[in-house]
Amino acid sequence: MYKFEGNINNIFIISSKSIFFILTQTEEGTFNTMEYNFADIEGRAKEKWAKEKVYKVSNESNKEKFYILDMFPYPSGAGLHVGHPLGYIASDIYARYKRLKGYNVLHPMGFDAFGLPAEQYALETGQHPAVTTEKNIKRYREQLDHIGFCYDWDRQVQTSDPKYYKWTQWIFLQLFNSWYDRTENKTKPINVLIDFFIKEGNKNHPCPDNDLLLFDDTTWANYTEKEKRDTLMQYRIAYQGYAEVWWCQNLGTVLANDEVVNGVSERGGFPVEKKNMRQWFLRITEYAERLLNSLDKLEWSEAMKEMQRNWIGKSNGMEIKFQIAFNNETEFDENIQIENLDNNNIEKKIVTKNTPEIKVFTTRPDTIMGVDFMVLAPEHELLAAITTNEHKSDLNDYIQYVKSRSERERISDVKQITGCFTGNYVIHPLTHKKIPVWVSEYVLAGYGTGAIMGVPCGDDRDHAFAKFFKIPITNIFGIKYTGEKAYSEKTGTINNSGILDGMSIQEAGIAAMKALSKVGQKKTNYKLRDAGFSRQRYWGEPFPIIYHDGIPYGIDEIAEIIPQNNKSETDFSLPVELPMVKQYKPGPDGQGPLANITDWVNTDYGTRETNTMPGYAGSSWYFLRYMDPNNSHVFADRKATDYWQQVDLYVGGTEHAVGHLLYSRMWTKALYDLGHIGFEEPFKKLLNQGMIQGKSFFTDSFYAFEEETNEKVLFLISHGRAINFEKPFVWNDKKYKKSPGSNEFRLRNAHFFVDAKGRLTKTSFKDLILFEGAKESEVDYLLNLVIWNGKTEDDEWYILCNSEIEKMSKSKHNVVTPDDIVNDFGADTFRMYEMFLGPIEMSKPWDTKGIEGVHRFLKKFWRQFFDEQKGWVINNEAPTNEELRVLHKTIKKNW
RNA sequence: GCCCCGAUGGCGGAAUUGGUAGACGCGCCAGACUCAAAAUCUGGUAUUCGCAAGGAUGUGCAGGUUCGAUUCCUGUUCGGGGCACCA
Repeated sequence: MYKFEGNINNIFIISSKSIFFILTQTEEGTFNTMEYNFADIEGRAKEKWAKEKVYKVSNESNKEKFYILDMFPYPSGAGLHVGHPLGYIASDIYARYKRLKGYNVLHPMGFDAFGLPAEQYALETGQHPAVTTEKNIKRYREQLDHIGFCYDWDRQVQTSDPKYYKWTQWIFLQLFNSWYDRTENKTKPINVLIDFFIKEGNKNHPCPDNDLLLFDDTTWANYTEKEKRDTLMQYRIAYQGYAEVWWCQNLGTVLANDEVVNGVSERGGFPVEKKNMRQWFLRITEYAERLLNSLDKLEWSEAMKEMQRNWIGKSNGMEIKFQIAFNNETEFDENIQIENLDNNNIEKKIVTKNTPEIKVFTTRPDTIMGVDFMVLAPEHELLAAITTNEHKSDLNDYIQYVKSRSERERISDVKQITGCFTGNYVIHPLTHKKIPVWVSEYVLAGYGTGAIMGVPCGDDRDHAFAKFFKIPITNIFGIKYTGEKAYSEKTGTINNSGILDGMSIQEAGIAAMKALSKVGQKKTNYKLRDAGFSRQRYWGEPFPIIYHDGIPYGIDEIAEIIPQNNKSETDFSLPVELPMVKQYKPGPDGQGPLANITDWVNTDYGTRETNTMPGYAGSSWYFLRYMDPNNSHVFADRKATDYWQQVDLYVGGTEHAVGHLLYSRMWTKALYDLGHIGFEEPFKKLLNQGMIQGKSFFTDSFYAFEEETNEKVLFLISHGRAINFEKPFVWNDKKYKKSPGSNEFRLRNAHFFVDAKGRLTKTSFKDLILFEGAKESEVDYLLNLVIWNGKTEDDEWYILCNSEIEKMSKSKHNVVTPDDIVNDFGADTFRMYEMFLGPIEMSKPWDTKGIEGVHRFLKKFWRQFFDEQKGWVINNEAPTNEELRVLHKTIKKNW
């Protein structure tokens, strides 16, 4: 028994790369062993932290603030694996470092608790998502506590908690009640816009949804309530529009992209198709320029900024109108109704002779004389109207085909060229030649105008299209274009182009814009699309929206328009709580499960919106809630947000590069514009940790038939050796004949059992199949189906495995959890090993075997202070000059 | 397909500004201690030729810039992440 009288509180090991914190933060105490007893040390520390709330953070402090945040996890049923804590450990070390440097450090943790997997699990097992989510969070919390983080758990947020999503809904209403003033580049309350409409109509504030919409003050005054609200809807930041979703008839539900695999539903393998549905959107496109420009101010990696830039996808070009060339008058039906991919929901538009033109967007007006055809997106609104009768049935077949294709497939299958001729033509604005109009899946409705001018000699995709459909190609690049491959570089001169002849590409661009000024205009286009904000699901935030006379109102407005004398029994205040249900089956017509709960849907003053919000709703603003997590009057007190400001360091994976990070940035800007917070970028500095990958093991396997019984048996064999069994063979006194071919066989969880040389011995194989749930009685039978490769030094049979590095995930059965590591080696060893694996930003495979070295290091380190013979060897004497010299040399060397 | 990132011994990686490639750790080999084992300590360990001294080769591949390239440039291959409803 040794008495510890030292007063060391924090021991740091400082190296040039990382700072490791040793949990040894302890008061006077005794250690009952001279060995490095991590369980004892860490146990005491954690007890003390919890008891004394050591890491409680106050918003009242004279210290300088520092906000360090991890991307909060989705609490999945699989629990944390060793990959998750990598970033958490790094940020934890930095948080402790900053705290010791004298900062008031906000370092919270919470849970992104709404999501599809919980609902999916509920569908399969009948367990309510709230129950499983609670269970998972408890487990995550235990796991996190094991690792010894310095979070202030009193600030934990959970997106599925009504106290939290009350404010998610409140922010949604702010966005619903706002519009974007382009003249000032600012989000403003919708009332400001209404005032403009009353005074002058919309002449100074063109409609973002429809640039043709124009009305004056009198027209506005004469609009019905519905017309007014419909018009305002086209301006709101949170608005309703139409979008396509994957629809699965057999399951009667809408599927996420994730749930559609190889063109069929993941569950059940049923056919799926695109369906157009009324949806909520966030008008993020209005913020495109600001989102792009303020990237420059952020301390993010260039790669990450580049990804956001590409996602926003700004391109300068020109929008050009092409007249439709009707073959004869009868082919243009004055009253034809537009039929699109889905005609149920689309507002019917009438095409008349007053709108007989098609707009295209191009970044290369210099190539205008090389236009040989035009391609429309299959969703293009004029498509049905311009297609000649002769081509109608081909077109319908083609559109049917496109419905089954994902957007990804449509743009990435460059080898497979598909399309359909409409039979119609447009007139080239300069040459007045007839240009054939085609339709093809590679043109997307959501980008530009949903139509392109095909310039085969200058664009690879157009070139392939022209070659495939044998459309004659005009060469405007002279010898630069060989006839084999499009010339897409931006150097050289333009030929064969009339007035543009002999000009450089740049000069021709300017000249062409001038020549086309009557039929076109300069235009900046963004690839960024408005963000779909509806999900036909149960486990998400309900919308605080009520339909009254078919018009959507925010529940804050409903409360106002209810006549005073008409006392409503419905509670029209926030939050709109997610009702408890027993069933998670989809509602009718692709609606979410909420549509089935008629009691909830029908209120005294209209029906509720039955969609729920998407996963990113809660995560778009959670960093604000940590600042003032228990406030029931406001999402976070202005004093708190003014004190903590931006997140100084945000740590998380690159997989969120565009989704979450972009949406958060937009919400922050909107809240800033509306005066709710004092800063307009959420995350000042961003650190992307790499992924820790898992190692999966495989053997070969093949089927063979026993000669007498014709019984089909699966054999496992060392990797690459199946080929040796092409001839009939004898195994355990029975004759077998191998069926042709062999397959890779995934050995689930074999990473726990395979030796360093990739061998799985008979003993460890037995352990593996028992671990995987085999019964003792089956073991011998199963072991008999393994064709051993040879014997180890210890005279044991083994089979040779092949390994692959892949994502660590439950579905791949290669997960290593931190719990086992922490139990065996302690949190300090685990933390240090994770930091020791390599650069934080890089992906690297997990290998439990390497952990021994780090553990030995900590043991050695412990012995520096605790001698076997003398016991505790530190004291409070002043260091000698020699000792100081060594200390400072070491610091200098390592820092 | 497009965008971003990466590739160095048996393994994770180091070399941060273009200047001795392989720090540190794992694994492996040998030795010390021990009746023995564990733990601990010491030494060796890129490949290849050589008894040795020593030589040659070597940072995915092919080129280029440079007195000099793991580092900069071009092309290419492979792996990872994202591509708008997984989170």
